[in-house]
Amino acid sequence: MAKRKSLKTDPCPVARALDAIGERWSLLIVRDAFDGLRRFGEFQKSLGVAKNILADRLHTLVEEGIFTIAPASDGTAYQEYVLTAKGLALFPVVVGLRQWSEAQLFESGEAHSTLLQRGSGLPVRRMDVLADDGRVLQAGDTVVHKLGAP
Amino acid sequence: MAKRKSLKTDPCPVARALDAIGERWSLLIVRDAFDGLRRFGEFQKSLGVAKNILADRLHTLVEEGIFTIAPASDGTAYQEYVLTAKGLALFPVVVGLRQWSEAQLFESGEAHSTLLQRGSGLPVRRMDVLADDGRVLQAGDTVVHKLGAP
DNA sequence: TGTAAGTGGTTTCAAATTAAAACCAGTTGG
DNA sequence: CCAACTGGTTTTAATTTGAAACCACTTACA
Repeated sequence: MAKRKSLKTDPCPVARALDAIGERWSLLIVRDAFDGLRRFGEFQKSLGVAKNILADRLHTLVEEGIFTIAPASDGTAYQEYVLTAKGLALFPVVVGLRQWSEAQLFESGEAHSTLLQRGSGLPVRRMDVLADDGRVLQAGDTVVHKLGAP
Repeated sequence: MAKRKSLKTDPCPVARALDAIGERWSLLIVRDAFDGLRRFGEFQKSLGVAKNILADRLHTLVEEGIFTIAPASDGTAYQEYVLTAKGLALFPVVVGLRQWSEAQLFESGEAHSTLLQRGSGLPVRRMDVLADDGRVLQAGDTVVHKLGAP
């Protein structure tokens, strides 16, 4: 079982997020789920991860409410792992990682997969942090206000 | 030293990104750096991580070009770890994680830190994946096109 | 200038985690 | 009915982590 010094009560949202999904395989499983994978065997083949680790991660993700177990959609008695609303809400996180990686980790000209809008086939826009008025913010343009709701 | 089965050559940008920064401490170090931390001791105190682990992670992050080592800005002979452009580009990723966490991992009413625009003091906008025409895209509205640049 | 405290580590060693492989029970296809 | 497939669990070894002790160099200060 996976157990760590719990950041689950940490008041920093980033720490709490990483406690939930900041682990070698979790976001790769989520990425595969966004690509349509649902079955244990599909994830296992796609990731090449050991089965005990995959089983543990999937169960943890289900416990956390990121995946849910559903009966297989093909009518067999097997089950499927499906993203919940909470899991689907990770989409911008995965896309943010993808865009950072594409811009910073690939040589120009090096082949990589791209995220396109279904239908138009156009690439999606670059994600930016925006101010209330819509202007792009850099890290230095922001401050963390500790302990919200005053 | 940290060594893993290298995803560094994986054509999936998400996998490559997670190979670079998908690890228990890396993004927390980056988050602290966005909060202005620069010195080894500052990171160590903030994170409570063992010093050998912190040293290893910082060196790895420097190797990866996410941090750079600079002479201490206070005139002493010590050094500082400063985000490079590559590291600064992680800002949307960290903010994305923060927003997902705030929305999904905190009870309504539960206290947490918030990200504000410096100056106006207004919260930053929610990050979304946008189509070329500016409309918000959900995961299902997109497709991954394997192996780019045709 | 001498010395105590602070900084930024490295080393050592035990504990926890991960991974590979073997195994296994229930399901399915033929 | 039986062979193969699915979705695991168990076992065991290797790797990683973390706590603590240790250490060299720097700084502050009397």
